[in-house]
Amino acid sequence: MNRLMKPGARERETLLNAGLLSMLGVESVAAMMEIAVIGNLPARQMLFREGEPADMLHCVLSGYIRVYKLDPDGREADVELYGPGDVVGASVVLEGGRYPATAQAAEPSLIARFDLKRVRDIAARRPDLAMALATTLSSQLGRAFASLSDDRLHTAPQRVARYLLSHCSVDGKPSSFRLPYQKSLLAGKLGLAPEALSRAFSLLRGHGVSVRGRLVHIGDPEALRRV
Amino acid sequence: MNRLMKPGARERETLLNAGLLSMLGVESVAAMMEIAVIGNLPARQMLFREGEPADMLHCVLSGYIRVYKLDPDGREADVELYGPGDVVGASVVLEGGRYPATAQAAEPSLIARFDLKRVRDIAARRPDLAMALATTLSSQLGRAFASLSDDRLHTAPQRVARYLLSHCSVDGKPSSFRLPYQKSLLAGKLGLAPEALSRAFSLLRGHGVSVRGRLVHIGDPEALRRV
DNA sequence: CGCAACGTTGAAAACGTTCAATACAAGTGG
DNA sequence: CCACTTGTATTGAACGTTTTCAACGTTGCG
Repeated sequence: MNRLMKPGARERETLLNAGLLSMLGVESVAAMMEIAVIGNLPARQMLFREGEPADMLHCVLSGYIRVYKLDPDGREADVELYGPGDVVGASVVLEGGRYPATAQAAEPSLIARFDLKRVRDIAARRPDLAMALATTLSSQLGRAFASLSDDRLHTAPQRVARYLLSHCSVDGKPSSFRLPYQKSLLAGKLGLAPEALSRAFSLLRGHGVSVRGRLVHIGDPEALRRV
Repeated sequence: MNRLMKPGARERETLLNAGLLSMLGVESVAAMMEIAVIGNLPARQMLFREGEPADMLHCVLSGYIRVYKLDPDGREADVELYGPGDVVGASVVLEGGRYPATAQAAEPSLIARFDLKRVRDIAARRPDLAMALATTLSSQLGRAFASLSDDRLHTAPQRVARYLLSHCSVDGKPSSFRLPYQKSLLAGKLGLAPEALSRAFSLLRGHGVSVRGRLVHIGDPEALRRV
């Protein structure tokens, strides 16, 4: 961790709009703000490693945090990617457990950290915090289920198509957008080798998708849905 | 649902030893018991379907509950399998959300159901319940992460080997045990077609594993670990 | 300009799925 | 007790997909 500091006005506002704190009553927000510590992470900095005793809860203010598992022989598999406003789910470990995976900044990031023991203390007296944690975890479990089934049911081009569709406007009109992070990160999130992502993009070119750098243009969302 | 009833002595005891209720103080246990409804499910009965408004929390007393997602074209992918004592994670949905997947009894089962709205009411006054829900969800998220990374890092025989190792005694001695459910269920849980599971078992036969029906014998755990 | 990180492309191999056929087991009714 | 039926498990062969390894482009930054 590079710099540690109390949250300033900017950070307080970001935190307030973040998923977790936005569900809380004013008093619980104040209690959480009280114990928040803001940290500035350079790219590739670890937040925690799989198996370590969990002592901190993390919330992303800016940047992206990659959570992954390691093989005995060093290969990595991403299990989740958290962006601004997200609570890093793997760090919500109550009662002296251990982190179930490793978390690393995928790019320079700003995060808020909360001492887990103190979070527990607050939650034990303020049910809205405990409920907010449960709600957050519940939706993250839903996302994990979606990843799992997506992996098992769809091919690489299909997963990429679904990702693109979920990141552009809802209507059937053509649209463009910018990938929020590097392609290698996206590949990891989708459970693909970078090569497979590349090939998926080439294949989708035949279905009205054009990609240059991080810029994506979707010519025909309907066609994409049929891939 | 076949029969609905208030929990009797047998069910109360099972519930008490179950994961969720075992974390609660006596008063919260009483409050939960008060609203518990026991149901007897025939095999293949649905508990809920993906997308339905979530109104019940489910806890398995006996049998197994399979949670899966459906493709537009009818294919299924299992995302979790719950046994006695487990809270069905996909049904912990706070604040008027919808079930993220479908749940079905994999065999004749006994479950406890709790009205979600009343659970929320209790949790809003009793933090221990809210915390217990968060703890349950946190460990389920960890399991989901493990499945996801296992899928992505290991081949079918390796996943089966890991499953077998996790279900027999910890020491390095040979041991036997009975699969707790059908092989087709196990295949789904591991993200495999039944054929792939069958082939994985044949391959493991060359590494000291013998399978007859649901009976498994592990001749050399160490060899299995090296697969 | 040159280096380093990132991304793309190709070819070969490993892996898993699918479909179809067959074997096996358990439970039902004669 | 046996034949029949149904659900479950195994095996084979063909196919499709993804990984892997290696080489080649590209981009961005010092």
